[in-house]
Amino acid sequence: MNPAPIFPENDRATIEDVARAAGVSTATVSRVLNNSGKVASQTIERVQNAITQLNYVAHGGARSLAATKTNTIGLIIPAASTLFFSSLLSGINSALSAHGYDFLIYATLTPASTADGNPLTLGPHNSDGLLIFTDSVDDPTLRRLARREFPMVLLHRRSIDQANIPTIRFNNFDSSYQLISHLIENCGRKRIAFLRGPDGNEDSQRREAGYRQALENHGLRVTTELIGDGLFQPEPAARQVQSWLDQGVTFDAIFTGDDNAAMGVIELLDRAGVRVPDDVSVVGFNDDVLSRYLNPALTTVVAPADQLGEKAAELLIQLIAGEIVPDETVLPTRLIVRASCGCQSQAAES
Amino acid sequence: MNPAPIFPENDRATIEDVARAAGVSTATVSRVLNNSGKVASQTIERVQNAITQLNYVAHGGARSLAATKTNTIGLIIPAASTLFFSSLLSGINSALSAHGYDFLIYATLTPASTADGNPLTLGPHNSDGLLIFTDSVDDPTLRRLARREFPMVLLHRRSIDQANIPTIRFNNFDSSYQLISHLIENCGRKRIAFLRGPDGNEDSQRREAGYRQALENHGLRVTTELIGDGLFQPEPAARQVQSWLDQGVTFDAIFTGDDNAAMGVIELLDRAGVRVPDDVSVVGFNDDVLSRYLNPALTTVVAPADQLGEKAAELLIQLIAGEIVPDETVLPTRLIVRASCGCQSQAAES
DNA sequence: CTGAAAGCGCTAACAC
DNA sequence: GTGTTAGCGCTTTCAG
Repeated sequence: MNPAPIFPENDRATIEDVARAAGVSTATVSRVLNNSGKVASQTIERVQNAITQLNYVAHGGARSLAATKTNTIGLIIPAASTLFFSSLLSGINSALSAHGYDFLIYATLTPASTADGNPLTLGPHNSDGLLIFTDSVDDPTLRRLARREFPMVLLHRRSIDQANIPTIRFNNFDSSYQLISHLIENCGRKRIAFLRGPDGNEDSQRREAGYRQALENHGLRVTTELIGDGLFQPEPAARQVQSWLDQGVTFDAIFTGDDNAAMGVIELLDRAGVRVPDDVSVVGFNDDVLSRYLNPALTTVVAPADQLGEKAAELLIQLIAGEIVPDETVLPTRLIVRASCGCQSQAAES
Repeated sequence: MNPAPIFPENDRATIEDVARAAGVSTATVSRVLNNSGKVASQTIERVQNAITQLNYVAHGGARSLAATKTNTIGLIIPAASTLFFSSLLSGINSALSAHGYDFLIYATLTPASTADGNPLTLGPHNSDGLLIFTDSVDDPTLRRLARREFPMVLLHRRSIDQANIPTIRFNNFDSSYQLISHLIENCGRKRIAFLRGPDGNEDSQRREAGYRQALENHGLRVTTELIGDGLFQPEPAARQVQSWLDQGVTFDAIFTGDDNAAMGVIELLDRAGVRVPDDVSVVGFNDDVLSRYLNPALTTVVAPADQLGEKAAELLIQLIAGEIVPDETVLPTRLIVRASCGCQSQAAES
């Protein structure tokens, strides 16, 4: 019988192969792998050489089994999320790798947990913590997880009652307030319409609140006639505006809810022969990459998704480490004035 | 000593908890979990009840350890990927769940394997197969993996020599050829410029080839003067065009390489007082969601990323199942004529 | 500073 | 049909 070969045939070298090649025990290899416990620097080198030679990569599953932690965080987002999504991801990723936590993202795009009971695959046991986007996880599941003190951060939504799950979002109210005030004070607008986002969307609710407050504080009446549904999407937003046009509803500005909707609205108005911004101002929210290239360039609110992702991941990492984090994190935004609002005070492009 | 409680304190019920609660062995639980082997329908029900009651979710790590397969596929994409990315993801995801393969995507956004040796974490052992985007994995790693016959599909790049790794991409050449022919035949353009994508980008190379061929076949000269770098991004593309303008280079059309670049170019021309499409036609590639909302609406090539993702995932799944798949899959594209090319034959909006 | 050995939670023969 | 049991590859006491 031959001794086990030093170089295994296939690529799947195990910790034992490494141990054998380095002439040490698996425990020692594990120590250098995880940088735990004291190991002679000589030994470290021997082990490391073996690792590179064998092209060894630890089996993540075995590792999480033994260590009862996965070094993986879960990201749960609704399937429909759009552009927004990609910068969110890269933000999360940069935080994760910056903290050496792990550079892998375990993401599912399908409904994570449905009311009819199929439980969350991610979650205790398969991830160390969860980043949860808007309403992609139902309340009972959230509550159960919270009771177990499973680390979670909620993006763009408030916590459920009684469970203080940390929350992160942009400051929607203030920036909407500013946006509308700008329209009134600097662009001289008086009949400003608002397009809501999807039903139940909290960002949309806060933006609407800011919109209402700004109107009131400037002595303008809020008319339900001028509040419609845009769903944060080009087509539905355009349809709403079209129907206003058809019904003879008049307005001199539209806060479209977000930039996506703004695109549809601008295009529609153009087709309908309504001049933007001469006849109607159009403003959005988000400052998507493309918004500055629209014609006219869009006045909007800068809400950097990558920063939000990064911060959210950082919070989660702290949580996992057992640290205390604030219940609510609200990220600042800022107004960016371009051509679509039609005022003179157009700021320099950032 | 008490017997172990039927309902464990924490959420992390194990297969043993379930077995105990259902009054069966772990093997049986495993059977119903994986739907393998014969189990009495009565027993199945008992087990399933226990599972829901305990809120049991299998430990993925333990599972992949025991089964020596992970039920996970890896997606490796360059960190910089943009919008494109999000529909790609959803395409992949829909294929994965449709095949019941698994609805999880294991993705890393950071350089997966650097030349200086740190090996691919994904790969044998931590995933069952890999979807690799453009040049996000270096050749030696690719070669090593290929030697082990590890299932992989390459997106938007050709295989390395000697290893026939299946490849998938859009038909860049034909659609570029069509696009340019359209510009010449229907829009009467003669001096057509081309903006290249990032260095080494194969899609860009094929688009350029189609561009050149179309010019030649129509008896037009290819001038290097009219070929520049747009990098598939708005700013660099705009800069290139600006510099042509500065140097007095004349042109009556620009194929911007992709839609992103087109946005920057249209905006720049507008600012420079050049009318699109009256003075200069602008055409892109991809048909991003926003392209129809540009002003003027963009004439471009429809290249649906979600379809590509879906098909790629399907190929990978077949590969994992040991089936044979074609070395090269080329997805069809089609021209969509909107306003930015300036011809009369503007088709109805799709 | 290093090794032996006991699991982590699950699957897959193998018995019965 | 169902239970027993031997690992899968790793981490982690516990000795030494």
